[in-house]
Amino acid sequence: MSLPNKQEPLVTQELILNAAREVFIRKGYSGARMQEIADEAGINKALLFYYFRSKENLFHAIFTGVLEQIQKEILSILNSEMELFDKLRFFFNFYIGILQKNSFVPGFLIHEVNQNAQMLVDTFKKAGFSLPVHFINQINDEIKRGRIKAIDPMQLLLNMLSLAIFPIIAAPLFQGIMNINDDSYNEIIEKRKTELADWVINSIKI
Amino acid sequence: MSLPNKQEPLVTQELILNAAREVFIRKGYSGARMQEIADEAGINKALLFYYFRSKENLFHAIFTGVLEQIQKEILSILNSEMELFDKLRFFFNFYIGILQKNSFVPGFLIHEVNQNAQMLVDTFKKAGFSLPVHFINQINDEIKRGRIKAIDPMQLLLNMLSLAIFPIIAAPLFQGIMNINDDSYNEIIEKRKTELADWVINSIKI
DNA sequence: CGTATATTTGACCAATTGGTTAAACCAAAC
DNA sequence: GTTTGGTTTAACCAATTGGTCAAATATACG
Repeated sequence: MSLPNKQEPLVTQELILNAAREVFIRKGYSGARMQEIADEAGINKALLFYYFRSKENLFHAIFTGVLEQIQKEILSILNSEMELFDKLRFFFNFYIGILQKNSFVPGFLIHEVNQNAQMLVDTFKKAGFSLPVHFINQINDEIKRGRIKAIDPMQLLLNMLSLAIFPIIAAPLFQGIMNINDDSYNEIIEKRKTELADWVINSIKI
Repeated sequence: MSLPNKQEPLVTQELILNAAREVFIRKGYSGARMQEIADEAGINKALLFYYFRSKENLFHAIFTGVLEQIQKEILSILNSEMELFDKLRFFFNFYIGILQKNSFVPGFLIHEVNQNAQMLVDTFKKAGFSLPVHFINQINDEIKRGRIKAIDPMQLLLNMLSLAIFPIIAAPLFQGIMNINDDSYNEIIEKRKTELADWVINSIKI
């Protein structure tokens, strides 16, 4: 049974999960190879199948974990108790920072959910998922008070996520098309951390 | 040699390209199966290898074609001779319409370029690629004339593409998270065709 | 018609890949 | 130290998959 683990087994499982996360996120489910995950973890391939019985199982563990993480990150900002404009400033500054360190995560989720939308639903059924209720209420509240224009909270949320996420996941494509080198593009993204908030605030404030 | 083709050979090649486009765009390179492409085209698998010598060749043809198409679509709008605000309105209305009919295309490009950025560069070297020079000049011009705020054209372009593309490619993910059905989400997107332009214009006009 | 050329196919191959197994290893319990 | 349990590995397996080929078929041409 689940007795207090000696350190090793846990470390191995952690090794596998870290390696699998790396490979799955970079290559996607169909592009990932169990051998590559094993190599990345520095273990024998058979160990993967000892800890997780199949590729699908291992993938599901990663997928669920990534989804939970991204959910927490976003909701903890959106549902926080900050004043709206401060919250917008904080959102872009902080969340783009997270994205810079996890630039492949949103593309991974989008790609995999496109392949199999049911997986998302199943994950939520098991893990539960909370909506950014507080944020939505906050928007509607500010509208009632006449502080911002009457924008649909869902549209605002879509705009915020679009402006923050897309330039990160489309970076190689956009850089390639516009012929922008990494340093220049990083500067562009850095500026967005503050400019986007001003931009959004400017477009909704009365 | 390339004598005037009887209809058949061209039709077959067209069948293959259409099927390959469909499958590659939906499944990605590593997820696509040559057998599935053959089935989709209603032909024998060996025919794929008769017309295109390898999976990579076939993929390259599709990738290049998709890239050229998307380039034309965007540049023809951005570099047109419309007045700026009209152009913005036209861009969102028209381009989101295109995206609705090709919702997997941007995700496909992003995913594949993330796998192999060199491919992009190579494609451009062969096919050539023009920047939206006219659009950039137009922005800088409007700024000089004091009609809009001093925004970096590249940032504006990023914002426009983000706002238009992201909600389409992330639709299944966003719908799943927010628990929005297809009809409701379509309504949301429809509204964006006009509201986004107002939103952007509102955020840059003086 | 009959021959040459291009197109299409079924059968097959070799490499890759997810997955299995039996044996080795190793730490703790007796 | 021997046994017992979980852990790790090398070797192997079966299915999938990209790719080949020789035969068959259709098509153009003299």
